[in-house]
This record gives sequence, structure tokens and C-alpha cells, in this order.
Amino acid sequence: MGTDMQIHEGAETERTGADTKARLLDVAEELFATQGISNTSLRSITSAADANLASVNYHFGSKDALIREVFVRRIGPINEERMRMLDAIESGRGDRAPGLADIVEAIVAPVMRLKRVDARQQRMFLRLFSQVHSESEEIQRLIFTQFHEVASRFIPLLQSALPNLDRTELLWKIKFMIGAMVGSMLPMTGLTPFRALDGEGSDPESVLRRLIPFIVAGLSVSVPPGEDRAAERGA
Amino acid sequence: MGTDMQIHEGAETERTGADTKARLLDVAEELFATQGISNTSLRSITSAADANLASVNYHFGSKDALIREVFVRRIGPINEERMRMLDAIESGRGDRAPGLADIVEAIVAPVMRLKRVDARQQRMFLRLFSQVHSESEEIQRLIFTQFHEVASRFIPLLQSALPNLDRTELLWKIKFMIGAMVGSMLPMTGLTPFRALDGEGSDPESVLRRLIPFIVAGLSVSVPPGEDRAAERGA
DNA sequence: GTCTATAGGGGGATAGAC
DNA sequence: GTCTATCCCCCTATAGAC
Repeated sequence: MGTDMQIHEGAETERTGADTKARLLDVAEELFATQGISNTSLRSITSAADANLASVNYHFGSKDALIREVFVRRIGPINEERMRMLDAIESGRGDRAPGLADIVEAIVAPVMRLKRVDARQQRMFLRLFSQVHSESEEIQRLIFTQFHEVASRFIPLLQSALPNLDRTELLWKIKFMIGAMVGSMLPMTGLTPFRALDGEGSDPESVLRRLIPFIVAGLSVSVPPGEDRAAERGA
Repeated sequence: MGTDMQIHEGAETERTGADTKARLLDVAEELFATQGISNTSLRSITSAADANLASVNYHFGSKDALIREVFVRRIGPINEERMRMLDAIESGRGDRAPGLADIVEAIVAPVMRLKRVDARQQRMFLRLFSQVHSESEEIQRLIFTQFHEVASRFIPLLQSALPNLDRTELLWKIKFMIGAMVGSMLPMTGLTPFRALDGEGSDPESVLRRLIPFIVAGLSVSVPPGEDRAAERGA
């Protein structure tokens, strides 16, 4: 199968006059996404970015800070948009419980609309985040921390919209929800039937029109109290 | 933060008299999961497995075959169980459309019950599959191929249970469904509220009791025909 | 400055000895 | 089954021709 050729499929900033800091971010993102984070040495980053080994420390302070920056650059705008949408929901109606779909949309839509960026960046986004699972807990925490703020507003809001769910139930459903969101971005490479989805209907708004009701339905459904499941099997 | 120490957290087969083939599989899986597949050379695998460079070719035939084997070892049993469950569904009732929950369970449950294996293997499973997105299309295909058989039975079955959904709709929902399934396995490391889920309620059956209704609800809900939601924003 | 040629290294696959 | 040695291919870098 030969060796991997992914590293330089179509570099963007390589030769431009972009400043070193931006180049370092671009290169680091790409290497992180394809090789893993801890597998990527500062040396490989700086040499690929045509920069000095010391430049990372100068521009970011540490490798950890660089890692954080790489993710902040992608997650930051998404979470800011989420906060804005959550603001809109909470300010709009004084006491009335906000619509479930609005809340879900606030979390999910900013990610989908990220598709605005070109396909290459889209792929990179998925790759980058896929790598997180292969990293140490410290690095994972470093990245998950960036969702704390949004989560601390989203969870209570969702709880208030679904007062009948106990907390455990709610949190599990949120995991499913996040999964469904990610699932919408999975390539499904080579599974023939799914090739049909590559064309039309894959623009952000179309996906959202399908994804949000799916999630809302899943969130809304009540879970059978608990013991045997063979019971409802015949129904 | 130091470099990655994950490689040998608690190796299992290292020193035992386990045969070379098994050792190669274990080592390859671990290296694939932590470094990526194409980033892992046969040389690094064989040396870590205390085996000869030629051993991979002797035991598996090629690197591709080794890759396939690594995944087959994990996916194989899952898909076999899925096929058995699909058999049971289709044989049981002659003409009547099978219950949606049964179909979903047939796909989802075998993955959840994989948790039977120890936590380390569970983590490895997620890591391993996370790496797939960072690989070339050839490798992705190599792995996705292993789902063809199940998919070709599952999709029509689901379609028959949801006759009102057009094919595109159905396929999107399947992506969401797969996502939700994966989502249930995500660590959410460091997001404080989710730490509560680590203890009770995280056994396979409990997760399934929540996950299956979530998915069934999402599959069942009808999607708004399409024009209303600001659809014609830019199109 | 651009292009072709060639050297070097890494990696996968294979033959033949043990 | 395992090993050593080797072949071949691909990629990168560099040098010399134009």
C-alpha cells in the first residue's frame, strides 16, 4: 500500500508571507491530525514550518499552550456562536421554558455550519479530534476544558426543558446527542450505499433539518423504568 | 507533559510463550491505536514484538493483511453476533415487519456488550477506530469493507420497518444512529458533570436500555418536508 | 530560476539458510 | 517458524544542466 502521502496534500500557507505564528499553527494542526499530538515533536513542527525550534516557545510559551491554541482556533468560534445562540434563547423569553429544538440547535448548528470552510479543513477537523482519544488524559483534559463554559450553560438549560429526566438520564442522552452530531460528519468511506449522501442534502442546513428532529425525539422519549426488556419485545 | 507513555501501559502478552502471530497482532493493534496505521512500520512492529521482520509476511502475507486481521479480530465477533441477531429477527416472523427496537438492538448491542472485555481493551478499541479517519482512503476502505455484509442486511431490514422514509432520509438517520452508539462510548474526559456516569448505570445493559429508545425515537420521527426552516437562505 | 538526474533512506516484500 | 540478507519501490534532497 506504500507509505502515507497525507502530509502535504495541498498545503495552504506553506510559502506565503504568513507570519511564523500562523504557520506554526497550521503545521501543528496538520501534524497533530495525521500523526497524533504527542507523537509530533516540536522539532518536526518547526522544521516543517520553516521556523526556529525556539519559535514555539516564543510564540506560545510551551507545547501545551500550542496544543491548546490549535484547538482553540477551531473550537473557539464554534463555542462563541453557541454562547450567542444560548444568549438569544435565554434572553428572548423570560420564564417560559425554551423550545427543545432551539437548545439543541444552539449546540449542534455551529458545528455543522463549520462546513462553510473548505472540505480539506473539514476533514482535518475530524482527524484532529479523532486523535484526542489516543492521547494522554492530561492532553484530553487540556482540550475538553474548552467545552466547560458551554456545557455549564447547556446542561441546566436542557434540564429545565426536560424536567422529567433525572440527571443521569440527561447526561447519557447528551452523550448520544453529541455522538449523533459527530456521526453526521463521518465519511463512511467505501460503504457503497452511503456514497449517495455525498451529493445533495449534505449541506449544513439540510443536515440540520434531519439531525435536530432526530436528537429532539431521542431526548424527548421517556426511558422504560428499568428491568426486563424482553417484555416490550413482542409488542 | 512529557512524551507519551502509552505504549506499554500494561502489556499482556509480552513475555509469555504466546505464539508470535498473536504477539504481532497485539503489538500492531497497540501501535496502530497510538501512532496511526500508516505511521507504524513493519519494522517497529516486529521489533516491539520481539519477532523477525519477515514474520509479518510469513504469518499474514502482507501489511494490508495484518491491518485487516487486527480489525477483524475486534470487529469480527461483533458482526457475527449481529448476523445471528438479524437471523433471529428474520426467521422468527414470516411476513410481519419486525420491531424497530429489535433491529436497532441487533446492530447496537453487540458493540456495547464488547465491554465484557477489560477496560484497557475497551479504550484500545476506541483509539484504534479513531485512527481510521486519519488514514488513507485505501486503508479506510480496507476496514469499512468488513461492515459490508452486515450493512447489506441491516439497511433493507430497517427500510422495511420504516417504509415511509425515503432512502436518503434513512441513510442519514443511520449515520446519526451509529454516531449515537459511538457517543455512548466517549470518555468525556475532564468534563466534570459526566464523571457521574463512570460508576453505576454504565454497564452494557443499562446503556442499551437508554440508547435503544433514543435511537428508535430518532428513527421514527418524521422529518419536516424541508422548505420551512430558512431553507432558501442562500439557495 | 527551472528542470532532469542521481544519491540516499525508509519501508514492504521475498528467498534461502537454519 | 524464525532469521539474515537482499531486492525493489517510493519519496526527499541535492547537484548539475539548461
